[in-house]
Amino acid sequence: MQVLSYTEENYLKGIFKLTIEMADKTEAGTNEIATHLGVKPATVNDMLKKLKDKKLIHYERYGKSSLTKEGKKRAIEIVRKHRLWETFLHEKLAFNWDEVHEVAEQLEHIQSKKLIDKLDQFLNYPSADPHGDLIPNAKGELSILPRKTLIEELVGHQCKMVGVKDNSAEFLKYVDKLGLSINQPIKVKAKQAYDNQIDIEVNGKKHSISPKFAEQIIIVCPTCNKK
Amino acid sequence: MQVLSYTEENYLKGIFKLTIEMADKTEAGTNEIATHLGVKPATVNDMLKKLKDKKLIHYERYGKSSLTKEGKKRAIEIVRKHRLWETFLHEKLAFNWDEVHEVAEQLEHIQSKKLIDKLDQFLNYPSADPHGDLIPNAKGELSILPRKTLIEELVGHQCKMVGVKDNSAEFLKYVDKLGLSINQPIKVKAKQAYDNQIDIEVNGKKHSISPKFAEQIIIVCPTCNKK
DNA sequence: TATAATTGTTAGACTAGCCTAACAAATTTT
DNA sequence: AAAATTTGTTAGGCTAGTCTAACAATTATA
Ligand SMILES: [Mn+2]
Ligand SMILES: [Mn+2]
Ligand SMILES: [Mn+2]
Ligand SMILES: [Mn+2]
Repeated sequence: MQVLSYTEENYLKGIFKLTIEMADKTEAGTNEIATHLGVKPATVNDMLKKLKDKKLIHYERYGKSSLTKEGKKRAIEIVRKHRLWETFLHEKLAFNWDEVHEVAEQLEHIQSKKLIDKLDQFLNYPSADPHGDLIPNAKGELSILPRKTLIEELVGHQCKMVGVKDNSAEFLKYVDKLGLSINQPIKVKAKQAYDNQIDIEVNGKKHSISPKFAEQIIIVCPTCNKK
Repeated sequence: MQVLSYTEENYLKGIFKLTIEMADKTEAGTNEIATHLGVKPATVNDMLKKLKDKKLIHYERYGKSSLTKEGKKRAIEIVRKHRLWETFLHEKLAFNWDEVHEVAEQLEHIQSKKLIDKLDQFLNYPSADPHGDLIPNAKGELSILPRKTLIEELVGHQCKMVGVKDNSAEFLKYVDKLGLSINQPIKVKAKQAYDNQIDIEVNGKKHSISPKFAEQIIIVCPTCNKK
């Protein structure tokens, strides 16, 4: 299996994020990839041809791009490494959860199968990183975390919003106002015994929400599902 | 402080090894550096000019090269990272001592002051790596390890030969035959109470040596001097 | 459907890091 | 001290990855 350059790996990961990880899309445009990676479209165009030659992406002139099976496999390996390193930094080296990404961006490119498998073992096979994002296992599979609603979440845990039950405009407008969106981390700070209000923290801002509201928010909680 | 490329860092480390770490030399020649790094002299020549411009080395046309104060500081940082990572791989991830170097060669280039300081702390400020080489501290200082002779070494410890007392050809020939040399790691496997013979392992090979011989071998032992 | 706006491609240029081949300086040997 | 050897430099060329500027195709809008 050919070894990819640092740059090629970043392109694969970028396309992965813009397609497979975005529920509603299966292809990514050249300009879109350029914006995501912070380079110019002309640069992306060159790389798309190269990745196509290596059979890592599907691409036709003037068309959108998507990962091949092999490309997807490679992308998942990089995501796995990124998230395991973030977990290591957070759990073992006491990095704050907002400091881990930048360093993991470098560490994800270290080439050593043994290293990453040992690291996984050392961290006790975690299923999610400090941001709540799922960590693919050594086979590239994502363990599907059980979903529940925000009302069921335990105090002190940090979960991630993955969907809503109610779809009314009224409800969604309120969701939006609280700074909530798909993949948004939410921390449950407290529950009031008196009226079952729930105190949450979203993006550094604190809110108190009603149980009626909370039971409409679908979440996954990595902490609850940790080994 | 400007950030150096992966390649520039490897050149600095190479010059460091060929000069400061070699007791008898203070300068390195172009061809010598080329051989050490596995590139051609013409390539080295280009880089020497570049490193000179950045004030990281002393270099004059047709002259030998040596590190400036700043260059040395940078080189020591890289060596520190390399050896801390080797220690991490060996102690925390159960890598064999002969597997760590290759991966550390990649990890040493990760840019994050916080990462390396936290790693140092996590490893409890080790003073030597799995090969017995000294690890510079965060200030770039090397703790000078006390020397003793092989006869004083404790069973189970791995030490490193740093010199000899006897200088006779007869003795040195025997030293050589056992695979011993400066910086060679030696592991003390056992001591026989009956005749004080010492069982050692050198480079995977086992030998039994006399006390008379052992007291001529000067060593340092990182394990004995660990905090 | 014609026009405008957006999206994507090409050509040409640049830097870092590498190479080979030819040459020049320094050092060693005779 | 001349010749031979070793060591170091230069010129020119290559690739990966980036850019700008000009242009072409596609898509949206009037
Ligand atoms: Mn991240
Ligand atoms: Mn990256
Ligand atoms: Mn090493
Ligand atoms: Mn290196």
